[in-house]
Amino acid sequence: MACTSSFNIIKARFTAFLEENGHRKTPERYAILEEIYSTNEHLDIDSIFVKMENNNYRVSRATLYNTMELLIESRLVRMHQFGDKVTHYEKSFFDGKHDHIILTDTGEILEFSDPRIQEIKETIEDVFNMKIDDHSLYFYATRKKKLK
Amino acid sequence: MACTSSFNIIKARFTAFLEENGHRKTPERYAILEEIYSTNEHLDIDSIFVKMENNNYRVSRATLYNTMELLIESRLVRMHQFGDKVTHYEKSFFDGKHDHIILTDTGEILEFSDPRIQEIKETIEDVFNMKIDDHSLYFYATRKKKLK
DNA sequence: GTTTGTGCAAATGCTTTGCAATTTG
DNA sequence: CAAATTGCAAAGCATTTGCACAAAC
Repeated sequence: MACTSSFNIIKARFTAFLEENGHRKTPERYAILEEIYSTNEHLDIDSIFVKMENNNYRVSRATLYNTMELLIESRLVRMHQFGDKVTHYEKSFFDGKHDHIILTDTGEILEFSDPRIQEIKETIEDVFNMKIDDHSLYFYATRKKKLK
Repeated sequence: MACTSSFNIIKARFTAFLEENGHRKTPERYAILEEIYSTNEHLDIDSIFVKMENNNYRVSRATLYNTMELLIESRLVRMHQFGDKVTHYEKSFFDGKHDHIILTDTGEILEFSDPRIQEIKETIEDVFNMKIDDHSLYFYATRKKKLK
């Protein structure tokens, strides 16, 4: 990994989560966590499977799915449905909270962050008297053509 | 239908869309459109299938999926992935644009509308030089307990 | 009459599940 | 050593596809 020391913080968080919830600390779980944190991409299960295989780490798809559940519960990973049928996963620390723009013609995915979302969230919490744990915002867009 | 005259506007829009794009005006397509506009719920393919069957209208699931594509393209219907695996559809006229709050403990879905989303959208369009055609925003929340 | 759409049934592909073997605590 | 986890293969299930028949234009 590029930045080993900061990954240790993540590992420690995961360990804490596993212990608090009575889950076992298996090597597979840490290997999967590490794989997801080694990239900024939005990976699907199959990409993770292949990447790990290329690193000579065999893990079953079943374990991948199971571990994803834990990673999401522990908030170390976020889950996305960009429109194709597969589920994508991305690390959710060191990246700040961000949302996504999906370019509908090319399939490209851009990221952005806007503080007004937080404001909307607070308004909703007040008006509806609820606690918002998470949100997802996607914009579907196309690039404007440059004028000649 | 409760409000026949306003549904005629929708039907006319759909007709225009079909004609402009060289698609045929089949009774199945109008029947499906009508079914979706007869409720405020977020329906999945199977619910639509069953509801139509109860109305003694037989239509195949294949046709439902095909027609959904047209309805979404014509912007008469919007599509949602609330987190369970099925796709949900809802009419997109007479309801105004709105977004959704998903209560993660009960599965309930609430609707809201906030003008700041429009503002964020305009900022993004400027900053990234793109045209945003659509968005989807979901908040994942739980109700606050009442204090005794 | 051509071409497009429909319905059926089979195929697809992501995800889940059951279970024996293994590993963790 | 008891209980949780893994891996494998089979099962599930929403959606898609291929093709013969029917309907629109």
